[in-house]
Amino acid sequence: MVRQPYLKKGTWSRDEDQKLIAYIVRYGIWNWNEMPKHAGLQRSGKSSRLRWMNYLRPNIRRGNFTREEEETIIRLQKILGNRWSAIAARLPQRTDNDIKNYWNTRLKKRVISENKNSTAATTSTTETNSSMVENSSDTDSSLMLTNILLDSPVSTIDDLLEPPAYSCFSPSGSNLVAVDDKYSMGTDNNLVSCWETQSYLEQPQMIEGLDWEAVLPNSELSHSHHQQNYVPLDDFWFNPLI
DNA sequence: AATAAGGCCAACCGCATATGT
DNA sequence: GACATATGCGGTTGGCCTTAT
Repeated sequence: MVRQPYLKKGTWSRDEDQKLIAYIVRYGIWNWNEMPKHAGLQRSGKSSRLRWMNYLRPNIRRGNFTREEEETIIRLQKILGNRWSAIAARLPQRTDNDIKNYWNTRLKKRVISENKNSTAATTSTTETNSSMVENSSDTDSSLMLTNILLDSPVSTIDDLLEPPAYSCFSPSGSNLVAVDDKYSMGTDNNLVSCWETQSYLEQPQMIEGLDWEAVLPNSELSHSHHQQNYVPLDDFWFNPLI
């Protein structure tokens, strides 16, 4: 019987983050199950992937959802339900986990209370709208509703699930690269796609001399609680020369 | 000052789906 | 087509922090 190597769980340390970033920057993403071993991590591929996707990958915005983002989440949740990845695809800098957490801890309560408050007041308006929807097929009506809510035409429900052309900044911070990727490709591939358009081999040098103390999420800077505006890697990805 | 309660969020778990053989 | 493996997704949990008492 093959003994499973010890796999660490729980919060990621700064050192682990550093190892994972350094490895991905150098070798890219190729196999989540194998990568952690080669990166010197005692973590499962699943845990590593999650850490990367939700926290370490470039171009992630954290905390402080704007009013517009809140409205978008509320609208899309109404239309799509708890399809967080589909919702996140419409908010490219947000992770599905972040959106899910934000919804569960704040927006859901707000929506429920607003619905309670507005139920009595909007009965007549709602009746008008619902009769409009009822007169068409289910698909048509939901699309109509979608168009109204999103202020942009959606011809099919697939259009809604299809994210806008994915765009990202190259690690060098010099070029904005638009990548027209299929949602099913996943963000892992998007990342590689973005980097491939750059001089990918330059990446290893880029991280040398990087001030990890300032960059990594577990640094003292980011540890001061509720420093939600601080985006751990933005400085690095957007302007590595800072 | 102590501690209980609640909020928040990172991370885990289990299941579904995609991909490779 | 069947099976194995990898990846993606959403629900849930555990622990830290803040606030109230």
